[in-house]
Amino acid sequence: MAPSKPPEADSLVKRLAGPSTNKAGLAQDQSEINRIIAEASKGSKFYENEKRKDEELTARINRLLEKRDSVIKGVDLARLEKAADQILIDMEARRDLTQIIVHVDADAFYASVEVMDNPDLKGKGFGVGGGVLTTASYEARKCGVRSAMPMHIAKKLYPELIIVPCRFSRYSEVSKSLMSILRRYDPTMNPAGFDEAYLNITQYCSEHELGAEECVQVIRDEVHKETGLTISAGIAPNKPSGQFMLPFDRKGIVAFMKDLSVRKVPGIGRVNERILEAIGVKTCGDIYTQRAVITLLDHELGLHGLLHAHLGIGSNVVEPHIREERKSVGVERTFRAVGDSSKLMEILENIAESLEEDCEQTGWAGKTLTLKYKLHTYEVFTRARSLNRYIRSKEDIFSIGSELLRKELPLTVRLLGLRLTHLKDLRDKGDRGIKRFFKDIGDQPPSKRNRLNDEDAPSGTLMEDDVEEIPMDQAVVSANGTPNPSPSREGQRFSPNVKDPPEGQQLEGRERLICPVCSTSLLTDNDGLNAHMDYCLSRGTIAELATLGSQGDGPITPNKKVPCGPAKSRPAPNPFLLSKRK
DNA sequence: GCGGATCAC
DNA sequence: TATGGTGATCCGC
Repeated sequence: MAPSKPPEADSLVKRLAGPSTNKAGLAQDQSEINRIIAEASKGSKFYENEKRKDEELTARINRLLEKRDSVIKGVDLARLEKAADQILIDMEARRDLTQIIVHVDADAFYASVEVMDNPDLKGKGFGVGGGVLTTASYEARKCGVRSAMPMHIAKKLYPELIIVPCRFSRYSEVSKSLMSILRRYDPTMNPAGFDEAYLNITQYCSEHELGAEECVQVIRDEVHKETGLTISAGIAPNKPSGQFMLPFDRKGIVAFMKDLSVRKVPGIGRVNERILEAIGVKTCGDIYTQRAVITLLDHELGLHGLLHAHLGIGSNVVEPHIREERKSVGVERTFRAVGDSSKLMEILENIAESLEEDCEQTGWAGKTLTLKYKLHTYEVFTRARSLNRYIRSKEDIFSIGSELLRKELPLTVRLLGLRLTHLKDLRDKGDRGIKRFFKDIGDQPPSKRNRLNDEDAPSGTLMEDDVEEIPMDQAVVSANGTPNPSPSREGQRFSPNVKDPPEGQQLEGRERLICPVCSTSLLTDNDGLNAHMDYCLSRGTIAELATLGSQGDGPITPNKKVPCGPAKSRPAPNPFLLSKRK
């Protein structure tokens, strides 16, 4: 027998290829590409760090397997399977197939915008970005060029690669027109980054007597006509530059999920993919086969989340981004490794200044300051300090931040960052404008989050991720929108398509009311209507603000948003998270 | 509350 | 000549 390669070799090669490789299905020979990337990376500090992380993960997986083998002894697996089957039945009973949720995603967004602005780029292999690519054109992707790939490696894969600089402000402009079109079809549309959004078109379809696919075709045509962008839409999962609808029945959905890689499930990234692979789960169909073992390792793997994935149940709640839900604001910068302490302090001071500007612009102050640093070896550390007051000035930020850094010196680092958390909304005090009338509405703290509830609350960020195929993600198929805080109980009756009201919610006092702002019909009471109007109005205000640019004393901001209808809690966004634990 | 890890975009 | 930035969540302590 020839000696076999160390077990981590393959996973390391794959890891080096970057986070988005597995999602992008264009390249013909991924393993050859991965080999080139690994070759080009070899010997660098980055490579050494990836190797270390890969080995740590291997060790973690081995510990998990040991635990599985010890805990499985004498266990009646058939019994565990039956218990899991009962949970699946309960989940099916709660599944809501009535909502038409659409996920739209612009095809190679940044690259498309660049081609529109400079037609010479059409058909050429190019990358957008600087030292690290933010995105790549389709031609470049065919050769393995990916986002988050360093330029020098991309050029090995594609020697004629053209590099065009990133122009965020331009992408932001185009994004705004895209989003405003989408909003016509669902005013509560939820943008997920510059180029992506979730829509609930149920109401639009019924009011305009349109079928789902028909409606989405209209949306796509309209976007193309008005912005020049081509977009993909999943009324379910989808393919590039097309649209795809999943059947709206249980069997069809589960059949579709069967061969879908678990990597496509939101919350399952490269690490969790490897962990699941180790217990024999590569696809959502495998989740069912391995349900007994998953039950045994529930704490580490999250049985409920995985069973939901198997059934293809995700969130069907689409809500707009809410300013109040911001949890942190931060700035970080990467630079060539620096060991000189006073130089580091200088950099930190610049970062503190940027953070002050961000706080100023967004209207936040924070009570906890976290310093982040990455050593020249790529190891990352954080150090935090909580204060008894809210800060946002450069002076305060730098004085606390430099103190945190000073305690760590001497260091040789390639990244420094500062982040404020435990925020206070500085715009939240004005007894002016609309807010005065809605002051006490929606003031309750967010309901307790429950990790077993499937829900997503993506928030806008800045970078494009150039996955080619839109993952079978969050909102694809309708799920039961009623987060049920109690873990599955026995004896749940099977009642398809019936949506239970959330527990503890009374429907008394609610009636059909028409919102005077957006004309939406709401099942709610007076307070609910007021809260809804607050939100409606504030969204308009925010939109105006955004177009006008920042205006010193920010006028009106919404209070905590309360959705219309029976109040929905907003459960944990990441139901599939696999816990670690030694 | 802190620090590490993971994930999405 | 050499691997990003912002924000969020969860776990163990």
